[in-house]
Amino acid sequence: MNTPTHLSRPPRPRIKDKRAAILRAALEVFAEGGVNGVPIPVLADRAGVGTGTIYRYFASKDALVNELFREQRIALAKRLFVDLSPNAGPYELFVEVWQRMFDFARQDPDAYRFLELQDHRPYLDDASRSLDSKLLRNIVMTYHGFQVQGVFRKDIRPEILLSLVWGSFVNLIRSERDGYLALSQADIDSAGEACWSLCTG
Amino acid sequence: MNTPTHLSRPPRPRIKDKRAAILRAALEVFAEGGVNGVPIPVLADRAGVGTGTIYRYFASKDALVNELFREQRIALAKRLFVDLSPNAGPYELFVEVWQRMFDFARQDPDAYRFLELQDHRPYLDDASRSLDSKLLRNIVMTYHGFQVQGVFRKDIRPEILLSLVWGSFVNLIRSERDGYLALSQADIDSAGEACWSLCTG
Amino acid sequence: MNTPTHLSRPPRPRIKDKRAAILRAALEVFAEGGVNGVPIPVLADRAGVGTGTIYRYFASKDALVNELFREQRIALAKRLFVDLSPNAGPYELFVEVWQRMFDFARQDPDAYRFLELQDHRPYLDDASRSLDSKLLRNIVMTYHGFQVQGVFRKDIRPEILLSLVWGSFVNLIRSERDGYLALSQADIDSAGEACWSLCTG
Amino acid sequence: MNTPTHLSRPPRPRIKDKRAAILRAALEVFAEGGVNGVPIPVLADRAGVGTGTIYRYFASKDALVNELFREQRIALAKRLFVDLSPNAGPYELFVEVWQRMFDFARQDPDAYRFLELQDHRPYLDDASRSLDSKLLRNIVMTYHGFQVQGVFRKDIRPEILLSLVWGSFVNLIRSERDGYLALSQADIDSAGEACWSLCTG
DNA sequence: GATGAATGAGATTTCATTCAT
DNA sequence: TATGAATGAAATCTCATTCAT
Repeated sequence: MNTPTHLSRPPRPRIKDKRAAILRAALEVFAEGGVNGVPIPVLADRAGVGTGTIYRYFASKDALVNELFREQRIALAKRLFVDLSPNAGPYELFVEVWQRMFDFARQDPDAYRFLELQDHRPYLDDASRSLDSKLLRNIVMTYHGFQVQGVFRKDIRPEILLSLVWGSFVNLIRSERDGYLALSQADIDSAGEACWSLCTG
Repeated sequence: MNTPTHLSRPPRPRIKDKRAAILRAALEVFAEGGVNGVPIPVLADRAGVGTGTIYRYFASKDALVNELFREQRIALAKRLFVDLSPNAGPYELFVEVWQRMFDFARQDPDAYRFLELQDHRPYLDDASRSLDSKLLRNIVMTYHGFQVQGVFRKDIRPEILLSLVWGSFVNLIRSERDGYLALSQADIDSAGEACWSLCTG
Repeated sequence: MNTPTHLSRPPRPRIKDKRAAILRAALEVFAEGGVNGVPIPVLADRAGVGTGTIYRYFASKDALVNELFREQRIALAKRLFVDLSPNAGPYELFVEVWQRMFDFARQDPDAYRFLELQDHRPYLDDASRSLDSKLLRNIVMTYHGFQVQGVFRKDIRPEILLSLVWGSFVNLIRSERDGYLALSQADIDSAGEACWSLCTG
Repeated sequence: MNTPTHLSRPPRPRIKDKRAAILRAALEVFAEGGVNGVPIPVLADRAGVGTGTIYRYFASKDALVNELFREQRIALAKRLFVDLSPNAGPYELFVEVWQRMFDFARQDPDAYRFLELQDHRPYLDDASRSLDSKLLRNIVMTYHGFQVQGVFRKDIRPEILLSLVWGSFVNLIRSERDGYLALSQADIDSAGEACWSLCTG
């Protein structure tokens, strides 16, 4: 607490890509404490770099948060939609994506938690926002395709259907995180099936 | 800790006024800027009181946030569930509550926004949390009743059904707030109907 | 005439001399918490008066402290020197005063503690200081008289002798208060006798 | 080459050991204004550092005061008791220490004044208190030794004798500080001799 | 006169950012 | 290039004092 003695500190591990290290550390500590709750020195410590180094790679905390947000949004989009079976029918697709959503939240809870944080909202700039809506548009178009195919109900706009399904997912995860629920795989499956029936009418 | 109640003294209207003014102003500024984003002097300014006055009525910012949270949670519960028609069937009930949810979000956007804020989570104490789960339990029991009546599907636990419906609602409002959607009354109605179908299977 | 609030208010004890009540309460709370450690509302509460009432009787906290200091200094002087036996010899006088010092510290610990407080020093004004030195001067003259009578050693100025004796007393009490000592009556007696021998050489 | 900004910058003197600078400045300003009377920014200014820098070296104002207290208590003990002549008899020892007490108060008046402050008492933690009594115990044992040797009177406990002598010293310095006395070297010598006679009986 | 709610200046402490090394 | 000690603006909270009732 008192003298910051250099001697007692453990040797700093060699880091090849400091930028990546900072971003990964940011994900961890922000997921834990929220963006507002984590001072830069704490983040630097976790990343194994000096405080000043953060500012060699990012112009400000804001910039770092935005960078991280965009990176993770894109990573999420990839996890959800890349390598989907081209022959799969709508239901198989829907179920596959639903499952991937939960896999993501379970396997990379820091990334998921960070994306769902609200307290970075004032930090988000236009670039981050427009990326967000671009990704959404793709999914909305798929939903629209399902409507054209006669699979999804047509009396509700596709972006509304998507909002309902996404909200259901988000709230399931949140309820589990808050301790109101515990979700088995069977729960996830039947919840996905229920969302499907919501879309098909 | 909060109201300086001198034993059994009847509350003086002047006191209630400032206290209420502070709470209402807090709702406004927190909804706008988040709990972390609003310094006490700004809140005091909006409430039309001095900085120190806040601390006459609330022991700390934490205490104020918790008080506000509980107050609004209870107000929300009242708005959603009080004076429901006793003769209404399950569907009418469901639709009525669904409509009330949107009415609340529309008519008192500050209160709704504040309740949905995530950045007050670290502020919430046990009393606030337990209130939260108590309110939830009531709704879950209603859902369970619908299952027993054979109205809702029984293969999904009622708390999961509720989580899906609530998440759908929250995300619709959030999407609209973020500018991704604009919801007409017809949209709200059909979305409600879709959530109903999700519950009935 | 009849304010209805009187009925519901906690019964405030009738106070004839609010000024005296304030001073006595000040002695208590300052002795307990130091001058800096006690907010005016706490003092008002203890005195059984309203906060504002303090300022009807004293211009400021400073003024109150000074008033209290002078009052207690005078009271102390009276306790120590009034009604001393006119026929008593120097030793009897010395022992009597020594005993009265301890009686004062034991019987009115709040007053003694307050007088010994250091943290009111910045508060003390010229009037308080000059009173202090006027009282001292009287005792110094008595010591000088003892020297002239050949009772006290003459190679040390009387004010120095007094300073030694008074310091011994103060530190005995302080040591006891801090838990380093416990003083029996025999201890007090022999300590007084030792101080006497210090003065006589 | 020559950056003209150097000239316009606030000319802050270079400080090698900021921690030491802070402690020394604290001694100065606390001695002057008391612990309660000095805000951290004032202390920082005097130390020639920024406000925040204080908190790099000390967890809180409390911690700083305690650190300073212990540091100075130890320094005082060293000044009083280190390198005492091993061949000196009891009287020479007593006189030497008595002289050192006054040297300390004269040569480092800030340190002496700080140690005598009462308003840091609420700040002191257990570590500081136990250090205090440990130091005392050593001196008490020396006094006890003198009693065993037949030099000091045995009818008074050694801790009481010490309390009398220490109180005499403290009050002499205080009287001088408050302007009631001016002490020549001869005064100090004879006062010391008087205290010796107090101990020997 | 008496009150105590209200005030805001000022205290302690935090943390995003800079810059000398 | 990398660092982390240093910074000071800004946040939370306190309390001597005022003034409407």
